[in-house]
Amino acid sequence: MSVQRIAKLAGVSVATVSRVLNDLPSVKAQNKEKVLAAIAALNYQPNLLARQLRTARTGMLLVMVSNIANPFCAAVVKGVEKEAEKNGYRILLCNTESDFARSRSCLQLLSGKMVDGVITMDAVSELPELQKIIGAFPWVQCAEYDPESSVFSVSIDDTAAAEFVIDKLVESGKKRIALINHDLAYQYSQHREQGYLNRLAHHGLSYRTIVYADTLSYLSGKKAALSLLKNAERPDAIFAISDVLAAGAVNAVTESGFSIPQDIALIGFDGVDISQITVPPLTTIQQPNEDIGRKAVSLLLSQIESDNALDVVHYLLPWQFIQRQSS
Amino acid sequence: MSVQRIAKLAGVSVATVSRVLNDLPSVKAQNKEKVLAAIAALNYQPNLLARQLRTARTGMLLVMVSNIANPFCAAVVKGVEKEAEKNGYRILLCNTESDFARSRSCLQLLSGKMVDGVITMDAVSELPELQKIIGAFPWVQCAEYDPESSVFSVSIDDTAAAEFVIDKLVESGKKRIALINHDLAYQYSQHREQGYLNRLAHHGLSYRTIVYADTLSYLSGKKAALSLLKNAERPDAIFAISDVLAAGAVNAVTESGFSIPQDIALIGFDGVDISQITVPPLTTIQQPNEDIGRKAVSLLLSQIESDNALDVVHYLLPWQFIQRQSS
DNA sequence: CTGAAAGCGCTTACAG
DNA sequence: CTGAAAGCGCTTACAG
Repeated sequence: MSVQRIAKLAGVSVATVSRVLNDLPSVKAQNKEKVLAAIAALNYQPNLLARQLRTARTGMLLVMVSNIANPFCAAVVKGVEKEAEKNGYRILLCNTESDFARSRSCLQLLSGKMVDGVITMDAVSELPELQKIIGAFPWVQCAEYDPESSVFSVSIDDTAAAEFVIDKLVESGKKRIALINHDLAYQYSQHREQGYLNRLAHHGLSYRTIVYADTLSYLSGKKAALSLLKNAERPDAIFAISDVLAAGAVNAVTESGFSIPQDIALIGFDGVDISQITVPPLTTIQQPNEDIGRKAVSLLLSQIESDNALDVVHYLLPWQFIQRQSS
Repeated sequence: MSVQRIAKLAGVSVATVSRVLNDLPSVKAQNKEKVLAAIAALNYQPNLLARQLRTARTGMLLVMVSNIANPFCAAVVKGVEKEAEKNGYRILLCNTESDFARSRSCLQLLSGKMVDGVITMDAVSELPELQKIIGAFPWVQCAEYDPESSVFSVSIDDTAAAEFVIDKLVESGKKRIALINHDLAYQYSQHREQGYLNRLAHHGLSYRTIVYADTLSYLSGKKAALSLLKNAERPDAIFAISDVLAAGAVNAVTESGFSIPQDIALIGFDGVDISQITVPPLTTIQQPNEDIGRKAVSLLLSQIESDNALDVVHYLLPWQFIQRQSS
C-alpha cells in the first residue's frame, strides 16, 4: 500500500496524492475527491517512516522517565502531554528505571531521527554521560537542576523549600528532626539535604539524623522510618523528601504506636494525591507539577524551532507550603 | 551525516559500511577497522527512519496505557518491558487518558509502520472502535477480557476473584457489603460487579449498594466511601475494585471515626504497593501484574513473528487472595 | 570479500 | 493546477 497505488486508482500522479494528504490548497476539487475516494476505498494509511525520512521532521518528543510508577513523574508527564498536544506534538514515553543501558537505547530514537527532541528527569550526575549521546540535539532536563550545567532545565528551588519545612517544624516546637532522603546522585536530594542542614545549624539544633531510602517507594519509606524509630534518640519530627516516602513513614510511625503529629510530626514533599489521603493527611511542599512539564515542552520547542543555538536557561518555578494535620 | 560520508572517509562502498553496521561476517578485518574508525571519527549514528523503512521492521512495540499514574498499569508495564527487553524489542509508552482522539493519534505509529505491534489496556467497549484502526496489525489486549472478542488477551478471572472476596467477608460475619466500582465500560468492572452480585444472592443478603468512582484515584475512592457512609443504612464492609480506591476509602472511613475492620471491613483489588502501607494494611486480591505484561508481550511477538494469522487466545492467569488487617 | 544499482514510500522544487 | 523526477538514508540481491 502506497501513494503509488492510490495515484493509480485515482488516476492522478503521486504528487497530487501527496498534496491531498498534506491538505495543500492547490488541488482541483474534482481530483481531490477522487484521491480521497481511493484512500477510503483502500483504507490507505501513510507510511510515517517514509514521510519523516523525507521531511526530516517527526512531530514527536521523547520523554525519558526514571520511574513511571512515581506519581510526581506522572504529574509532570501530564503537563508535558498537554503542552505538546497544544502544539501538535506527540509524546513518546520511555521508562528507564534509572538504567543507563536502557537510557542509551531510548536515546537512539533521538540520534536515529525518530523524535525531534528529548525531555529527561535523570540525576544530574548522569548528565555528562547523557550529554555524550545527546550531543547538540534539543534537550530539556526536568525537576533536576545544576546551575553549572549547559542543559536547559525547569525545576524549583529545592533548598529554599526544604529550609521552609525545617523552619515550620522548629516553629511548632520540634527539636529532633530527622530526614528521609533518597539517592544523593540527584541534585534535588542534595539541595533538600542542604536546606535541612542549613536550618538545623541556623537554629542551633544538634540532632541531625539522615537515612537514605533505597528507592522512591512506599515500602522504602516505611523501612527508612522504622530504622529511624529504632534510634537510641528517637526523632520528634521526620521530613521525607517525597510524599511517597512520607506515606510509607506514616504507616511505620502509626503502626509503631506513636501518634502524628504529637509524638512525631511528618512532612512530605511534592504535593501528589497520596498526601491527601494518608491518616492524618500530610503537610507537604506543593510542586508546580504540571507547570514544570509544560514549561519544559515550551523550552524544548523553542530549541527545535530555532535555527541557531539558544542560550541556556534554568527556570525555577514557585512552590507552595501546604499545612495539613501531620505537622 | 550518512553512510555515504562514512564510505567516502573509509574508502569503501556504502554496502560495506552497511555490512559493518549490521555486523555481517563477510567483511575483511582491515576494511571493518577503517569503517569503524570513520564512524568513530564522525560520531556517526545510523538513521533509524531510513533503516526501518528499508527493512520493514522496527523492533519497537507500542504500549497504550489509559493512565500511567495507576500503579496497577505501571506494574503491568514493568512486566512488558522486561519481556520485551529479553527479546530485543524496545517499548514505546503512550498515555491515552482514555481519550479516543489520543488513542487514535498514538495508533498512527502502528499504521504508519513505526512500531511492529501494540498492547492496549483499554475498556472492552472501546475495542470495536480500536479494531477499525488497528485492523490486522499484531495486537494484544491486557487486563481486560471479552470471551467473544477476536482480540488476543491476557487477564484474570475477575468474577471468580470478586466472588471469593464476598465469601470471605460473609464468612467473617459481615452482612451489609457495599461495592465501590469504577466505569462499567470496562469488562473487569462488570465482572467484579457480577461476582459481587452473584454471591450476595447466593448468601441471601438483601443489602446491595454500589457506588461508582469517577476516576481510578485516591480522591475518588475517598469521595465514593464518604457517600456510602452517608447512607441511611451504613455498610459494615466495603469492597473496592482497586487498591487505589480502597486506600482512599480507608481515609474516609477512619476520618469519619469508624474503626477498620470492626465497624467497617475493607477489601481492595490489584495487590499494588499502596495496599501494604495503609493503616491498617489492605486485604486484597493479588493480580499477577508483571506476568500479565510478560505474557502479553510473548503473545504479541508470536503474532509478529508468524507469517499467517494465529487463532485467537484468551489467557486467564491465576490470582491470589491476600488476607491483611483491614478485614 | 566487495561494489554498483535498485528500491523502501514518501515530499518537493521545477517546468509546464 | 499538475506531473516527472530527484532524493531522504538506508539495505540487499546480484554480479564479480
